[in-house]
Amino acid sequence: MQQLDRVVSDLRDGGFRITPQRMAIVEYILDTEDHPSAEKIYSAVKKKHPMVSLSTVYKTLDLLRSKNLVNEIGVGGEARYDAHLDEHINLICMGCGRIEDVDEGAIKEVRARVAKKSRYRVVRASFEMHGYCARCRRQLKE
Amino acid sequence: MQQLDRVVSDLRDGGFRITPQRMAIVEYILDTEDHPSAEKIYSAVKKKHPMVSLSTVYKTLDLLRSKNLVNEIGVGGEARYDAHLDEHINLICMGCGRIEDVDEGAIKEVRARVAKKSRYRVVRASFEMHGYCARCRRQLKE
DNA sequence: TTTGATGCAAACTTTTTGCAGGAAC
DNA sequence: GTTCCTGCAAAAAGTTTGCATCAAA
Repeated sequence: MQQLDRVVSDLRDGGFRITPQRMAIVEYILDTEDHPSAEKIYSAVKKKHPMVSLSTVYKTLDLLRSKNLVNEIGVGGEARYDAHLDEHINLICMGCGRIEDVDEGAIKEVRARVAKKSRYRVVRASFEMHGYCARCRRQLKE
Repeated sequence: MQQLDRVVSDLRDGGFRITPQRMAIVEYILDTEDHPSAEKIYSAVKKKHPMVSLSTVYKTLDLLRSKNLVNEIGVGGEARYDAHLDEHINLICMGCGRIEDVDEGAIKEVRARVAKKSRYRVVRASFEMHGYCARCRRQLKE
């Protein structure tokens, strides 16, 4: 997988070591569409690689975030992680908790326009919409 | 102030009581542009009204949020509150921590288009951009 | 061999909760 | 008078940190 190679070379270039723990964590994040929390990453990774601690998961996530290799979004007081690096909208279902990515060309323009207007140097943009997905709407009988 | 009247009547209509604590908290949030945290609201309100506890601040914020009378945005692991209810973009400065509101007509369309495409019932949309404001950019000497 | 990474436990921060007393209606 | 609200303290949830040990380079 090329995204994995990218991560490995970015880490190596920065003088960071490639360890089995880091590889296990990165592989898991790249493999899921699930926007997992730190705790979820920890328990998923532990199944295959029992030699990983929650502390290392947090430290690895900090590292990946600082290298812009993952995105972090905050949902209900906890951080969720995402290896989808193109700018997109996160649709968060308030019923089932699922997070879905939606590509929307317009946000690039919004970002550029707001950056210009505000004279900010924008480092990252995060667009989130909270609501109820089609399935949960049906269950709510409306 | 009419926004205060709106809050009072919305609470009353919902069967919630108007207490001095709630009024003090609401007045403070309506009066500041500062996107304060719960802790900040607590210490600001306490100066004038010592009879307010942090617990009550949290409970009041939950109530206001559930009634859609304030917005909550998560910044660096803590929740910040905002009485600016029109849909807007929150510009968060990574240098000085200040949060600035920017109105952007295009996000209404983005919201509508994404809702349609995804078949979500969208309850709230939150658009955040992190970066460095003009002043902090200057101090970073670039 | 050197330096950085890991894992454990403890600490920290923010938020939530249970409950007895008190105030709004 | 009833019901909801408040404030305290304790607990929970998520994250960070210090340090001795260990492994990648």
